[in-house]
Amino acid sequence: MYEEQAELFKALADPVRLRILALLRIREACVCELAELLPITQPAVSQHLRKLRQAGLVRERRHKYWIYYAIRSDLDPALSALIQQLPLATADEEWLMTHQVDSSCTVLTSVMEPGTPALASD
Amino acid sequence: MYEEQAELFKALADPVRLRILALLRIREACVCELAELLPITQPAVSQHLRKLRQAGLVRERRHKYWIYYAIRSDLDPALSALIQQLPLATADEEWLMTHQVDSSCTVLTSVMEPGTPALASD
DNA sequence: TCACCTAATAAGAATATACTTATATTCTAA
DNA sequence: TTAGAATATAAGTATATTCTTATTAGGTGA
Repeated sequence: MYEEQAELFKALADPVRLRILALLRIREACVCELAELLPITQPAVSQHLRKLRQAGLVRERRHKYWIYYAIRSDLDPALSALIQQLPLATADEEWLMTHQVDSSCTVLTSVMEPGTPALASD
Repeated sequence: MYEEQAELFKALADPVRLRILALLRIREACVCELAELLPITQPAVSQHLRKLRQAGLVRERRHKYWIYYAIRSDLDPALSALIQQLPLATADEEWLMTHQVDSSCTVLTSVMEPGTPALASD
């Protein structure tokens, strides 16, 4: 009886996914943008996005090379309110507002230097 | 930044705890009542209640032999709305409305017959 | 005080989760 | 059609979760 509801909360029960949701509140973003912003690899981002999608929290749309993820607009109002209340670091908000993915996500293909993650955890 | 929020959702990310919250919406209940209603042992119930308490979702109060747990009344409105929306089996609601713990929780001390849980899962 | 009752904790096992690297898939655009 | 880019999946490992049984802790009331 509660399995389905629990799955929804499980999707929310991870700090990385909460940060992703807070980020997507600013604007939709593609996987490579999230992989650059977050301190985890692209496959890990994909796995988180799959959980969010399976829980019905985000939708995806393809544009050119990229798949953009966004928060679904038809969420339960109480759930939507909780997501709206999530905090978001100023740096994260600014990154999304100042970046545009239109040439390439080169960060993905290059090897990250151990000591200098692009914009790791805050 | 999201660890604390994630802890809250982790507390909600389990079907047994969601059922406990739905039950406590009807009235406060002691550990032995929940242990009788749920298909798990008393220590397991205690462990779930600890998680709910650590997440700030429930409070406890002692009365005679028993410790009664209840949903906290000062929850965030959006969170409270989500809990209010949880389904609850009619049988569960009726059990809480027709039972009273005032003599003893004998079920706890006796050994449960393998095939006949008191009011196991629905 | 002390026997009794309820609830909490400890320890350990089975399962689930979240990450990594390596590889496969899917779409774009020349 | 095909090379290349972005994303998804596979496999494996480390950690976290949830249950059990056994035991301890703590409050009640004669």
